[in-house]
Amino acid sequence: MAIHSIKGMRDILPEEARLWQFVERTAREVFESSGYEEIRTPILEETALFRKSIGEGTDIVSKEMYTFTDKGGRSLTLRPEGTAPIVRSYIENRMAADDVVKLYYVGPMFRSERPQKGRSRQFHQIGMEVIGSSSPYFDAGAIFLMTNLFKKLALSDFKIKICSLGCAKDKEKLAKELGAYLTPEKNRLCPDCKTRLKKNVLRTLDCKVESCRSVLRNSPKAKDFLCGSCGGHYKKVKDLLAELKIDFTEDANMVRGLDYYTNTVFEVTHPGLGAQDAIAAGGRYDNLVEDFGGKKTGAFGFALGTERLLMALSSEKKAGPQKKGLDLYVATTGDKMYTEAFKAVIPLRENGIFCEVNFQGRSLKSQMRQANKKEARFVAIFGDEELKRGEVALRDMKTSEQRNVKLSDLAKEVREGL
RNA sequence: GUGGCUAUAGUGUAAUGGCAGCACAAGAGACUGUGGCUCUCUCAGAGCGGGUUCAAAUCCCGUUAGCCACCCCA
Repeated sequence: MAIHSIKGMRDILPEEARLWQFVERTAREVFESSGYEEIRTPILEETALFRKSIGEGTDIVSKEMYTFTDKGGRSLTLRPEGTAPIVRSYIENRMAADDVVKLYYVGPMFRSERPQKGRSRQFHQIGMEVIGSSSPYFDAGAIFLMTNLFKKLALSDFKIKICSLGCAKDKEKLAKELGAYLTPEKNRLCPDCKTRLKKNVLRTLDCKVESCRSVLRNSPKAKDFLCGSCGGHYKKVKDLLAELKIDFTEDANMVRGLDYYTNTVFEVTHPGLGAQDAIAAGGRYDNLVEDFGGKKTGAFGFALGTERLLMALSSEKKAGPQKKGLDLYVATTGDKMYTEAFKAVIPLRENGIFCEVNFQGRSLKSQMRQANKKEARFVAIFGDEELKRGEVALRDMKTSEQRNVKLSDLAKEVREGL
């Protein structure tokens, strides 16, 4: 019985991992240059953390979480997103209560959905959270940071949509009015929207079914219910984005699938993906810290889907990082010199020379072929004759020139040749 | 969770229900100690379980996985 990786989870093999490293390295550089620091939280959390933050009525909580009971009878869940664990950690570790805390994270998330293009059960996110302020400068600043990362990655064809949901009171008012508007029209709504009407009215706003869209054309929208300060906040964010020359469109029907969002929400899509075309999304969550027992403080964050970002990048056909060729391939002509070769590469590697040794007893021809395939710049041949004189043959694979060098000078010779 | 499509060497692909081929990759060799080109040889395959049939890669059922869409979302 063969064992396979499980449904919706896959291996990232070396060739692809190089691209992942490139994207993650670039993200770290961009975040750290703006004063963000990495945080690593556990992959398992108490189930209640997600139930309370994401929301009981959401799909993520109601049907997509990997939840199980451990040996101590506790209900644990594999994290489906990154924000809630960070808020938990922020409170638990009493991070800088009177200052703004800027964090970023990189890692796997888990949702038990039916896999399709751009959606797997273990997927990866790169995200940031800035906790401790409700200033619109952080909304715009975070979005700028994201576009800056896209620029560094040479990603260009993305679209940013933004909207504001308002504060908790505004959201409540909107939900009430929207419910009142839709109830008489109930029979014209799709079955999903009928359920949403009871469970989570706001979600009817982004329904794709044509009949629902026409019903909703003149429905109450989030922007109609923004209170004075929320309206001002939203306007300031838009002004700042314009100031930063970031292209965006307003989408009055955008709502997000996580209950904790307030005020600014945004989503970034890319045409190179399939139906799951959001490569990044996020927004403000000014109540979450307080809801978990911290002091009342504003916060903003977003996450990028690493797989989707990679798909977007490859759809734009940008050349990725190339595999680095070997500096030196050490060929051996018999097991007598394995130990000699084994020891010889130690100082080379300490000198930063990227090298490999053959211990497989292949013919010299086969080893040369392999050296060529590995794009080795030099080959050092450890042969009986040469070793007797304390030398090895050093071949330059580019020029095909070959000469004997002292074994003790090998590192120096290779360094000079590179 | 619902629906549609798919499943053949490591990869990509052929074959009216009748001998499973091809290309690339991998390994060995064509100079007794030397790479790229070329040539020769070798290795290696029907996801799994049933059924129909003289005969199944091929038809049918189930299952598993993948893909795509719905839904949802990063």
